[in-house]
Amino acid sequence: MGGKGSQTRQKIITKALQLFCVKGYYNTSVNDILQATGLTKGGLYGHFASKEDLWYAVYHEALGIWRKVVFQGIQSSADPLERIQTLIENDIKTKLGRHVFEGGCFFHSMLVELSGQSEAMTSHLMRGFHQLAGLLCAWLEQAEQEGLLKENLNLHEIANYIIVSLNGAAALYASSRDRAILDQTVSQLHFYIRQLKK
Amino acid sequence: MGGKGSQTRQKIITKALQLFCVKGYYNTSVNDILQATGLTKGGLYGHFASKEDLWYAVYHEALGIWRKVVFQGIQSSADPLERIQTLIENDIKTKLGRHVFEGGCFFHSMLVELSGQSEAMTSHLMRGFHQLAGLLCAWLEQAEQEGLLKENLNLHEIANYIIVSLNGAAALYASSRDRAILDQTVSQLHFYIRQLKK
DNA sequence: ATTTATAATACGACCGGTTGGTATTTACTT
DNA sequence: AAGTAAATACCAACCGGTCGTATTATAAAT
Repeated sequence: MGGKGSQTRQKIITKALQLFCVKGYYNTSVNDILQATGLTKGGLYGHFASKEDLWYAVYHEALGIWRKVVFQGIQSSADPLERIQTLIENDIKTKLGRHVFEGGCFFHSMLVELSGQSEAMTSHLMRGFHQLAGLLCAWLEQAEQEGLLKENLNLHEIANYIIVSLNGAAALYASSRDRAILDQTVSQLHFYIRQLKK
Repeated sequence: MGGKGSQTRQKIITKALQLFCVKGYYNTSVNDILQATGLTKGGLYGHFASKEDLWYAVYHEALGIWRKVVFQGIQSSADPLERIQTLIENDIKTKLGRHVFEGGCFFHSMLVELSGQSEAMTSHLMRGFHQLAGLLCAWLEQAEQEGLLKENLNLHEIANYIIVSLNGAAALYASSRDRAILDQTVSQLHFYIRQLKK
């Protein structure tokens, strides 16, 4: 634990995450990662069996970072709809900050790039989105039970749609670099959720 | 016109469009296109100066196909909000049909893959989205002038948000291959637009 | 404290294969 | 014979990945 080895391993993951966000998975060559870390081929392949193996480690890292940001201030609010609003804002912050995923949302970029390329990696990503949809759906059900929502809403559909919107925002922000896209999405998504209320 | 040369040129474009949709731009090698068309290197490079040059031709082709599908039955409706609803449905059809863009929405896939790779191609794509946003915005303004909308809505923001949602749907559909994602997006987007009304 | 044995870590040349692209030649059509 | 279209052969650069070796850190033995 904490030896020189695991330090460089962490450095590889961090730099690879940055590069994957900015350039994508396939367009980031192993040499790019070597240049960013100052390592050499042999050094890197001592830590990871393959480029794909490295990707799974990077995914795990990205998920940890994302969770840490996205669930900030969630516990404090008892209102489930308010929790959803906060989660949306936090997720958008995730995409925005240089601090988090510079260059674009890791999950969204990977989802698009890997779809149709790697069955395994794609389903790995989809599992994450599915979990998030489940969480949103549970919160919506709670809101329904508390009598906050209109009648006959398809909660599962709403949960999916929120995720769809967040992904769309990630796509257009990554290309335009216009943060207005993110702000507008938050604003309209809040409007949308307000309309779900009784 | 219509000579053997322009026939093969068209064949290249068609096959390349299919491949770019399914595999992406970078992950489609020139050899893949050669295999799909039955040509050889020399044959292909007689028609296009470079892979990137081919991409621009494919973009033009995709735009033509998209326009043809998306503006079906638009003229017939006088209500601008109804036009928007129809456009949304049509755009979703575009993503769905094997007939149109099998494997995912060309524009969205390219937008994500090329962002951060090619400045020129990315801005080429963004120009298209910007035009679409302008059209939606004009329709919304018309609706506002007709007194159909609530007060103090940010129309530009709404137009962008619709495009954001459509792109998000494209992303998740491409990976999940679950057409429910598309149906749900149409359904929720219709709900959303209904809420804009007075 | 110094030496020695043993791993952990990093290096860099090298591999076969593929990439986008080019120059030249052949075949077909008119 | 002219002109177009496609085929062939080839290029340098780069791809992900392997492997034997050098270096370094750790800990045990003296």
